[in-house]
Amino acid sequence: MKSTSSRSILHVDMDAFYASVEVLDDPSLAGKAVIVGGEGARGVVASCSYEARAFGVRSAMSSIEAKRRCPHAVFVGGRHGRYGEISEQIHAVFADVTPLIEPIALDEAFLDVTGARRRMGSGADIAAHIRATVFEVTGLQCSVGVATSKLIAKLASEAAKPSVETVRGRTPRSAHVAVSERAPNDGRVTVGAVCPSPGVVEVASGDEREFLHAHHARALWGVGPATMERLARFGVNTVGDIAQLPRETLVRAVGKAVGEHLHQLSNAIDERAVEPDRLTKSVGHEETFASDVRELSVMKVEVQRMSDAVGRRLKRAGLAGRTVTVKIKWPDFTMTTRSSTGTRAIDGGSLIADIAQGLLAEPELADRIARHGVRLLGVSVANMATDKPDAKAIVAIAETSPQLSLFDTGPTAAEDRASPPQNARVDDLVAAIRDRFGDNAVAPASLVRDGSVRVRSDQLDNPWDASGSE
DNA sequence: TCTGGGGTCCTCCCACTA
DNA sequence: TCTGTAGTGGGAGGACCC
Repeated sequence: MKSTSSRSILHVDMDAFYASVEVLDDPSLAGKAVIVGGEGARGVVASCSYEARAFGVRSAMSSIEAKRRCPHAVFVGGRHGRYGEISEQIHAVFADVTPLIEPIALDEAFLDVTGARRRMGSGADIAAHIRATVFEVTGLQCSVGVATSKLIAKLASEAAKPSVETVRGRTPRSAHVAVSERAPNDGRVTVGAVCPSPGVVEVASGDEREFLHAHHARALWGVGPATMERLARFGVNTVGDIAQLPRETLVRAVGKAVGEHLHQLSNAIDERAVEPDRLTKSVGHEETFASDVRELSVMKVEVQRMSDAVGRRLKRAGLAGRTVTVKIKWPDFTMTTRSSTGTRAIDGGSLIADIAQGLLAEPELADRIARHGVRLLGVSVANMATDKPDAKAIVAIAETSPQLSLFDTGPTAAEDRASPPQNARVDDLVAAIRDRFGDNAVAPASLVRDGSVRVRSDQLDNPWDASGSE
């Protein structure tokens, strides 16, 4: 390393995480093209093994296209609960190194290991240690980027990813090799970086701009298809091209916030700290129907079910929010949202459903639903607040009211928010029952069919959705 | 490539208020 | 009392990320 005074930020990213977990749990899948995702007409690829990638399969690709490219691929539904378990094991490995961990996703995190260097060696040493330990504990491979900032560490971990050709036989412990000595890879940028051990790429202090500027502009955080199209009008192709543009030109091209952001990042200025305690800003649930839904009555039942799921997650997380939003994706893929913000934070499924169903019943929206049908429906709660009523006190009240009808529609949403909420008492009573007897022990009557709680209206068309952690 | 699900953040517009 | 303006919060939509 050229400098030991600057920060050591690691970006750890599991390799083909979901697919690798499936292979881990079912060794008969080893060496096969494995695709995790919904196999139905409207499914997409959530993750795929490197064997599938060799056929051009990529995450977010429609399942139909993935099947066309790789007809022999094995499709498996996702198991979010299982991925969460493994994720916890991985984070435990991180926690042995540093408390400064910023989880980005189940399979990805930033670590600030500046303080651990005296105890454990250089950033690259720590990266190799983490890789080896994660492999020992979980049997899964990961790639690690080491740099002085989050942006560069993230790009470095991408450069550390195995190529389709080299994935077989990789072990976490091998001799030191320079990146420039590696076989030509799949277009990943390695200029200015070194590869101190397999699966680890390090960009030393002082080499950031050289490494960064060689990347395609899309590599920058915040440059998606729309922003790239605007930048391309100015002849931008690489990050280096963005760095050449005057700040004012960038702001004019893509707006103030994004322009300032890109100006900083393209010049390798990224002082963002690793944030271990990021607060949840919203909790939501959305689903694509197997076929477009036109009946408002069906939509209302779906809203009830999704609200129930959101409420359960809010309660588990100890969260409550003031804004309820309903999201609709139409058959032409355009999106409409309707939201309502109250003065009281809520966390109960029936309260959320009450408000969401009200939004859905808005005449103009209801009419459009009947005429065009709905492809996707979502319910979310945001504007998190801390003024939620004391759940224990509410349950205590409920326990003294044995005659309370569990799913009495009660007052309207507006009344609910203006007066002590009966629905909130119901929701907390339901939560207490579920805590004791399981999630399916109690549910609104509208969600019960043939004596059991229904999962979704189209009944498991998409295993990826249905097998989630809910 | 005809596009899931769970999020975050930004921008624009509008209404309200001081 | 009326009008213009700036600040603020909510609603809606869009872009982006994994």
